Order: sequence, then C-alpha cells, then structure tokens
Amino acid sequence: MPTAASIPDSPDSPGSPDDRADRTDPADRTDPADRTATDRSNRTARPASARAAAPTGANLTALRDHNAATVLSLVRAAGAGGVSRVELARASGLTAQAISKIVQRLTEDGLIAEAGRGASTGGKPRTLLSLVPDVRWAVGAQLGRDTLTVLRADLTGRMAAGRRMPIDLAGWGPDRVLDLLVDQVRLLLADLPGERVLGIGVASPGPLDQHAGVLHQVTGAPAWQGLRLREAVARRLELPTVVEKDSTAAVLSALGSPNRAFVHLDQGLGAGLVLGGAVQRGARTNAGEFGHQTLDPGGPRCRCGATGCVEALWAAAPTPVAAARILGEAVANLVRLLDLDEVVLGGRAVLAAPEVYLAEVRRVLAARLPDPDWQPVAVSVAPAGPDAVALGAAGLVLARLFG
Amino acid sequence: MPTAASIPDSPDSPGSPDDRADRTDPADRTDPADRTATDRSNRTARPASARAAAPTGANLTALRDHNAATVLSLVRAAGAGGVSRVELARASGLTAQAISKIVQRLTEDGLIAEAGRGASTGGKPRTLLSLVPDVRWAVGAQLGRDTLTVLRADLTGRMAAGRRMPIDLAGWGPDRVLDLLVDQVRLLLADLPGERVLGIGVASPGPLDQHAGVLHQVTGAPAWQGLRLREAVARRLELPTVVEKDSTAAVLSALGSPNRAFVHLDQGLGAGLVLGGAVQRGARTNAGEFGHQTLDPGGPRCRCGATGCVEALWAAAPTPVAAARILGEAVANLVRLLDLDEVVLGGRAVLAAPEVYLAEVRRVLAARLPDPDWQPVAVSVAPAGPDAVALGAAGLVLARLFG
DNA sequence: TGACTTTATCCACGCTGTTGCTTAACTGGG
DNA sequence: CCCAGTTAAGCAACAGCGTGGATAAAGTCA
Repeated sequence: MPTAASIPDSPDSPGSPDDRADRTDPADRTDPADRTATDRSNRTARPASARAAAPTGANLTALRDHNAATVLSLVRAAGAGGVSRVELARASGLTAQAISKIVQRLTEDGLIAEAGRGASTGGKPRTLLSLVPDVRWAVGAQLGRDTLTVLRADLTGRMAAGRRMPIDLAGWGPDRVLDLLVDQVRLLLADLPGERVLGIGVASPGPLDQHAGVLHQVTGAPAWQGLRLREAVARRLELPTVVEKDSTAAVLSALGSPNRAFVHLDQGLGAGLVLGGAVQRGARTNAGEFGHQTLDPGGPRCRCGATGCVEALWAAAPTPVAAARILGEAVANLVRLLDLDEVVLGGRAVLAAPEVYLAEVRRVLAARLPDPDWQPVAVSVAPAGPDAVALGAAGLVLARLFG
Repeated sequence: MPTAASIPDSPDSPGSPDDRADRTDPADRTDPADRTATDRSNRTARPASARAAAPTGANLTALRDHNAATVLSLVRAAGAGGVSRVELARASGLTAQAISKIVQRLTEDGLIAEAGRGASTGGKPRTLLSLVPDVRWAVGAQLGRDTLTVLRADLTGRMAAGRRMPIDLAGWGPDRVLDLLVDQVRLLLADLPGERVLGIGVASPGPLDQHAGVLHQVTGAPAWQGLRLREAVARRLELPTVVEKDSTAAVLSALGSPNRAFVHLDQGLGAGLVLGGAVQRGARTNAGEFGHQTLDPGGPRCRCGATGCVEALWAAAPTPVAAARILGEAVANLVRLLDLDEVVLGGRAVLAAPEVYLAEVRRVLAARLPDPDWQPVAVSVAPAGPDAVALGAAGLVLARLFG
C-alpha cells in the first residue's frame, strides 16, 4: 500500500515554446567516445554494441571516494538509529583507524554527524553516527505522457517537496514541457544554495540511450524523437543531469534487496532491475521491456505486432483479478529467471487496486515456486506510490554519492 | 559451430567408495558469516536472503590488485597481437607511469612479456606486451549426470589438455565420483609445479548454493543432496576451489559481450547470465532457471509440476525445427527483458543440430525484435562445444586474476 | 646530420590506509 | 571508593600507491 504522502496535484502550466538545437539525428545515436580504442578482439560474430566493460583503473582519489561512498552507504542503511565506527569497520573491512579518518572527512563535509551513544559492551560506549539528511538535495522528475512530476529528495531518499501537474507530452512538444519542468524545479530549489543541490534525474518513457541521454522514438510523440534530453535539461538548469527510463528509475525509489525488480504497470508494462546490487540497463540501455514478454503465443495480438505479450494478455483480461493473475505469471517467470527475492509493484494500474495485485502476485508466486529454494520472495507495493518514478530519478542522483 | 578441438572420450573409472563427512544438514544451508552484522533496515517485508550487498571497503592492496587485474585483462583482450603501454594507459585511465610500474610487476611475475614492437607513429615505436599463456593454469571440471569432464586451461582460457569419461552421478554416489575426479585432475597436473595452478572450478547441475559451495537436491540423485562440494574437493586436492552451476559456468567459457547469455540445452535447460559485465547468480545463486519459464500456460505439463514450461514445450515439439523455434521464442523473451546483444547456444541438444538451432533462433529473434533498437544480437554456437561447461568452470578460476 | 616526436623510465612527492601506542570512557569486583 | 579490565577513538610514524616533472632512448623526417 502506498503509505507515504504523495504529491498534491497542482495545475498550472507556463512555458513558452521556442526552438533550440536539442534534437539529434536518430542515425548517430551512439557516442563514439563510449567505445574502447583497444578493441581488437578476434571473435567472429562480434556484438555491435560491445560497450566498454569499463575495466577502468583506479587511483588514490578513486579509492578515497569509493571508501567514503561505502561508509556513507552503511550509515544510510543504518537509518536514524545510527551506527558506530566499530560497526562500520567490521562491515566495510577497513581498519578502525581508516574509519575514523573517513568519518572525520564526512563530518567536516557535514554529511554525517554524531547521534548519541550506544550501550556499553563493557568499555567505552560507541559513538553513534547518522546521516544529516538535509545538507544535500537531489531533484527527481518524471516526464509522463500526461503528467509531469517534480520533487526534491534529501540524502535519505525521502521526498521533501514536490508537485505534480497534467501535461500533454505529445501535443506540447519538448520546449514547452521542458520550460515547465525547469520552472518547477527552480521553484523547488528557490530557497536553497546551489552547492547543496547534487543534481537532477529525469525519468522518461523508453526506449532511450541512457548513457548518452538521448531519447529514441517515444510512441505517439514524434516531436520527442532523438531529443538530447540530458543536454537540454543540463543546459537550462546548469545542474548535473541524469536521464533514465521510467521503470528503471523506479527501482531506485527505495532501498531494498540487491536482487530485486520494480514492476511498473502504468500505460505500458516495464521492469526496473537491480541485480547483484547494480542497476541493470543492458547493452542498449533498454533492459526491462517486460510488457512484451511472450506469455502465450496463441494469445491476442499486441500493439507491438506480436501475439501473446504480457501487456496484451493483461489488457484483454476479463476481470481485475484475472489481469493481476497474468501479471503474477509474468513475475513468476522473472523471479525464477533472475532469482529475485524482492518484487515491488507500482504504476497507476497497480495503485488503483493494490490489494488485488498484491494478493494475486503472491498467490501465483507461491503456486509457481513451491520449492523452498525459491522462497521467500518479498512482494510489496511501492511505498512511494505515484511518486516512485520521480523519487527513483532522484535516487539515481543520490546513487553517485553512495557508490 | 563447435570449431575448437574437443576432448577425446576416455573410458576408465577407478575410485573407491569410502564415507567422509562431506554432507551437511539441508536445514543449515545458509552461511551465517554471509550476513551483515549492521543489518538493521526498518523495511517491513524484508527479503530473507538479503545477502551482503558487499559495499566493502578497499585498501591500497586492493587498489593495486584491482589495477593489476585491469591491466592484465586488457592485455588478455588484446590477444596474441599484444598492446603497448600507451594503449593500456588510455584504456585504463591510469597514467603512463602507473602502467609502467604495473607492467614491471606483472613482468616480474612472469604473467606478461614483451612481444615485439609496433609501428612507429612518428617517434619511438611502442613496445607490445602480451600474455604468457602457460605460466599459470586453471582446472575446470563438469560433474554431469552421465559424464565427467576434466580439463586444464591456460591464462588465455584455451584448453590445453582434458579428459571426458562416463559416470553415473546418481548411482555411484559422491565418494566414488569425487575420487575419480581427483585422480583425473592429478593426472592433468602431474608435470606441473603446484604454485603454477591457480585452482579448480567445479560445475554441477543446480540448484546449489554457489557461495557456500553446497549442493541442494540434485534431481534423481539423493545421495548428493547437501554435499559440501567445495570443501570436499578443496580438501582432497588442496587447491583453491570454486563451485558453480553448469549453465552459469558455461557463460564464462569464452570472452564476449558484457551483456550476454549462454543458453545451455542439455538434459535440462538453463541460462548463464553476464549482465553489466558481471556474472549474475541471484539472491540464492539459482539464477538462470530458464527451462521453467512459462511460455504457454495451456501447454503440456512439465516434470516440475507446472504447465507450459519452455522445457516441456521443447520436449513435446514434433520436429527439431519446431523445438528450435520454441527455444527461439524463449530466447527472444530473454533478449528483450535483459537487452542482451549476444547469445551463445550450447549443450548436447544444440550440438546435435547446431545449424538448425542457429538458424531458428536467429529467425525468431529477427521476427520478434524487428525494431533496430534491439539489433543486432549476435547468436552463435559455443565455440568450446561439449567442453563449454568445464572450460567455463576453469574460467571462473581465471576470473579471480582478471578482476 | 640534426631537429623533432613519441615512448618509457627515474626520482621526489602527496595522499592513502595501516601499525603501534596512547588517551578516553565505561563496567564491575573487592 | 578505588582500581583492574575492557572497549572506543585518536595520534604519529610509516609503507605503498599513483602522480608530475625531468630525462634517456629510439625512432621519423627534412
């Protein structure tokens, strides 16, 4: 159930359309800088987009940043209760001395602070440390087909302020929508010094090139095709900008298992994947096309042209329970293929009947995966509710800080 | 097509059954040491096996090892042609000085050596470096239900020697099979000094706990249930030992795209996944259960109890082409969900009719994914042929060295 | 032949985490 | 009440990492 407070709708829509060079030719989508120079593998059938597996070297700065992110991440995971240096040392594998130094730096930066003392375990009691939530902020935005959501999140990933308003992505075109986006972000950040804003994450319907920040064709919105979204937003707001597919962003809307999926059932069906602790985007950053998994070759024809896609079966289901069951079957496939232990359900279709989806997905999972080797799988509804995508987009910015 | 030379069959089977304490109670499968101590997340429905996301700290030793592995990996990727220090510096992001130091250390260890000079680009010609393949060896073994494969691979991942022999996994029981395994490995390593052997990787049918190295139930072979396979092998051979599921091991049998799958169609159907450059095992190290993806709820009943599993549909297919088409449909789902750009087909069922599978999978992929956003996907048959699983198990050991 | 370019190394340096030791802070027995 | 024992955290010296500037080596080209 969506427990967190959600954004109040606020219908106002300024924005003046003017033409800028944000468009790119759909032909040259790939960034040549992304390809490694020393790529002389002698395999016969070489995949086209063998993007740098980035086995990149690390220097002392990278080492320090890595350890700082590690510690910060552990402090965040501890929540308001706090953690002691001793616990940080044990969990990170670093020595107590190293932890002390790192904690000192983080404290000087204002990111963490002492938060009381723990019970003594026979000697000097541990000093507890916790995150200072509001020294840095991340902005998250969701460009929906009919809705724009903009919010501000603190370091713990909690939403502090936000607005949601109706738009017409296809009809208005990029300039008007982006101008509106920019105005709303400026309102959110009005009383904040710029150096305390880490950046902005913008979630959009796919497919897109996440790395380059360029949209591909957005079904039914030709004006957006080839838009250099990251550049466009970064230039207007002068903030570090990250672009992400909506369902992928959503998986970062809350902390969770290192092997989890966010199943986003809105106008389309997508899945955001975190596997082995890392967000998975795939070779062309299009991973998570969950809606067009074939679940029944004899099923109804889908708008994608194929037959028996999950999305088509779901749309054709006679009752809400039947629709939820279809989703459950697809989720069972997902869990089994990737060995997930957490599935978060979200998107408007789910939020319209959360109990039905929760119950049916759990039921199908229990039936399809009776073997204890595959249990338990935690199934829940996105705590951020309708803000999950935008909050996850903000989480994408926070992720830079936490490793 | 399986081009590489494959292991000659050699039927001999010593091995004396004696009882050792390699068994573990199936109840205490999880290793308590794997769980983080500072795990006090306040989520309500916490997944049971939220194994340490391991945001572990790094010290200077780890930094050095990481950079050495990075460089070594780049040298390996360059193949026999070699790479220069300058290219290594550019690809790794390290300075030329750092590369020089690292190269010096690696050369002293005998892992790499100079391999001629490149053409001058206007000044002193570059000194080319390449891997010395046979200074270290990795052993790979596949415990099949009816076959034992044991081989030795050099640093480039090429098989140097190996044997394959029939066994009866269920009938013989662990001790006889493991004794045979140990004898065969000793034969393979007879003329090698121990310090040049990096370790052994053992692939087995799943499910298993890869991290703990403990088998779960092996269908039809109750004597193997709960066997501490890693400990048992490590104790007998006194070598670093890694255990892996067969299909997961196979994905490491050759270098390839950072987003690829090895589809292993043998007695069962499994998939080994490399996503984002990392092998994916999932929450309970059971990822890749590809055979029991539901592809047609109205289909025939599977031995797993459900209906319409890929495996059941495949088995029920009237012709080899129809069977290959089923696999193609399942692979199309996989490619679309994870955005893969490379799929390798292997296992005896594929190797029995490689052209049929290759053609059908390619055909279905082209039909199911007409959108250029999803192309090209390189589809091939495992170059290592029947040795893919064992070679991948050896690759698992090599992976330690290459990062 | 000599100027120039590129490659690779030498050496001093700053910064990292580590080690050994000291100080701080609390528990609990006599 | 005191003091031994225990645990937490900081201080100082240190080894090892990659970096930056200078330099030698080995080619090209006019």
